[in-house]
Amino acid sequence: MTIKQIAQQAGVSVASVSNVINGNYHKVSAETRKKIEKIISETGYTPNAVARSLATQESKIISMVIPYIGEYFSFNANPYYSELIAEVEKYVRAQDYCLMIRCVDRCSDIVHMLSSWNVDGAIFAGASASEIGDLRNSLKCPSVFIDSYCEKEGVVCVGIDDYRGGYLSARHLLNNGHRKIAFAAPSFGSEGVIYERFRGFTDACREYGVEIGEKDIFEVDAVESNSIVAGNDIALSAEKFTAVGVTSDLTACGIMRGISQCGLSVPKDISVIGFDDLSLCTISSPRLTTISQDIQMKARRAGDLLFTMIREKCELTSNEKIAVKLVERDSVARAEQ
Amino acid sequence: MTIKQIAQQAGVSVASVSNVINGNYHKVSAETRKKIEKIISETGYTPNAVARSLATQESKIISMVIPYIGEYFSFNANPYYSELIAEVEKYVRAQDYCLMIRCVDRCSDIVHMLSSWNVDGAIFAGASASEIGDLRNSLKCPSVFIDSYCEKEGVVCVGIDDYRGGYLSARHLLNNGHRKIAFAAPSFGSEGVIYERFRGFTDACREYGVEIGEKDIFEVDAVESNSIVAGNDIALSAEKFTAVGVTSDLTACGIMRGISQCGLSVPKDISVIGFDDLSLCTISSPRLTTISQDIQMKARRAGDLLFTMIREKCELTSNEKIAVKLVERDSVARAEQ
DNA sequence: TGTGGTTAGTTAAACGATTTACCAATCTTG
DNA sequence: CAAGATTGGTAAATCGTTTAACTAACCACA
Repeated sequence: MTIKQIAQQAGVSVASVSNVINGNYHKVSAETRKKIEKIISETGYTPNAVARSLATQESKIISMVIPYIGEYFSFNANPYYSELIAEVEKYVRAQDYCLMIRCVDRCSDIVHMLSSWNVDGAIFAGASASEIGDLRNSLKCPSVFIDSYCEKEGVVCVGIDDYRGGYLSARHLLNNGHRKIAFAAPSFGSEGVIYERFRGFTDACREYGVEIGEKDIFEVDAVESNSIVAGNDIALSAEKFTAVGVTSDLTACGIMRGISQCGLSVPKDISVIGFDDLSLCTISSPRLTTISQDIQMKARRAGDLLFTMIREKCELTSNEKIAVKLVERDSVARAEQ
Repeated sequence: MTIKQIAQQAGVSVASVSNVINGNYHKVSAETRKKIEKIISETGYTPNAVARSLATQESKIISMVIPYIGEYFSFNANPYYSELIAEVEKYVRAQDYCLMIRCVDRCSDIVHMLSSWNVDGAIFAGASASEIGDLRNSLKCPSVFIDSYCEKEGVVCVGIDDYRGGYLSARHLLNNGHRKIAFAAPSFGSEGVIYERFRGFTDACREYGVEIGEKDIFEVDAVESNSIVAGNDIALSAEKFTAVGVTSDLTACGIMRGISQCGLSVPKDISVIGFDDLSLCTISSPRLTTISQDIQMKARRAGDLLFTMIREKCELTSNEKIAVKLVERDSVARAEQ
């Protein structure tokens, strides 16, 4: 079923049909409009999106680009990503756009696909500042970067207040009397989400006269077995930690398990605080105390900014940081004197 | 950058450029082929997918259609879906196709979008037999249905051996001496994944002379608070259950929490067995004994069948059931005498 | 030498929409 | 009533590809 056939059946030109489809009602009389609409609804005709896209150079497609590392898909390894994708999908669908999803090694892998499909906008998760720099030259469509730190003119980032999150996390442990504190995170450089959480964490510690040194930092990625090993290490460390701050809930759960394996109890012997507030926090045992981030808000702000750029055809520069908060559950206890 | 410009620069016709792009090398001499390829790589030209799709009536797009109920996205509420999506994305990308994702109320919501984008194939998750029936008339592209039970000619289903899973689940409890057994599942009719698991479960019980009656069945959806309530109900029931079989790991975790809340211990007082074998099984406490399904295999088989239909331009009828197996962890113990 | 078969290439018609430019009829208005 | 504006509509170009049909040159062979 094509627009041509509709036009034929209605005895009008394709231009008229196109006009009623696109709501250019001032160009067509009420009478012919009725006639055309009748036939459209009778036949169940829908305009072909591909042809439309070719003609308009737009597509009503938004692409979401997710990093993955080695074997592990971020959104498989870490439920944070699936919650994020779910929220983005919801937003995009509400705008009557389609969502294309793609995992990539390097963000630049995607630029051809984006222009090739006339993609109207892209949302990148977890791109580094340098990747964004490379992207800026090649990328044609409006984009927003979730969980990135980048101050460049013309780039839109949406994230959370990671520094504050790290700070609140440590302060909660300190307020509970802990002084022997470990920090567990994936490897990080001197920028980005994890680095900011680390800065906040150490700054809070310093305020209480506690220094986080190299021996207090445990490097651990999202792979579950690795986080269990980290839990073992923390439990058995000569440092006799009474608490550990972790940069993701998933890892925190693994660490709790690793600690239990060594015969110590959470939170009685060692307190654990996570980050993200995923739904698994209430499933774990003990339920995980954590820093809560509002994933839905993140997706919504990213969507708002993206669609502003698309609709107003403008460039924006933004670095939104959404507030975080402490959610107390059962994995942090007062340190024994 | 268009094919026209490439042709101009190379001093040949667009047809020749098109032929080298598409590997119709017999139609172009080695010499001009070199010339064209040189210019293509110099300019970094990529053919426009939209125009190509319009011309070929294909798109290299696969669509994945996910059900959601009310507020809850399946793949948000249940990590099973995100693992499935991750595997499908991987498969589709390996074939050099794009993946469009869409959550729907009713499967029929998607047919317009599929034809409008010339989508080459679709993967539906969790569609009911009647929905598939409706779809068959309107659907233009090859499709495979994951987790559906449908015997109709020309429909391709890929699932797991749910009956066997239910059977193994109950048998494991029975072999551990349990006789007061509860069954927790979302509401189900007389067909589909949950019903099959139920059949297997009750059949095994019957072999041991145990009847699962209405008072032994607890209806519970994926919402976490509901599963905790179910856990409470099971713990406090006058039936004095010593074990419960659950049709999803996520719900099983909530039920374990609900049981603990009532002061009972898993598995000491009540054993719990899940279904799916998601990664969260190893972070729950106790680690969840469950029926393991191979999600990667499921995605791969679905992909294989789908791409066979796409490439061979043929219709298939299939009802593959992938084997499941019991994975013993710590949430099932022997019943006390 | 005429016929037929390759080979290498071009031209132009699709694909299914949008949109600009144009036209004819009718209405306003001084 | 003539000029101009408005209304309702059409024809045709365009978007960037693929591909069928065609051509011209060359070669082989009876």
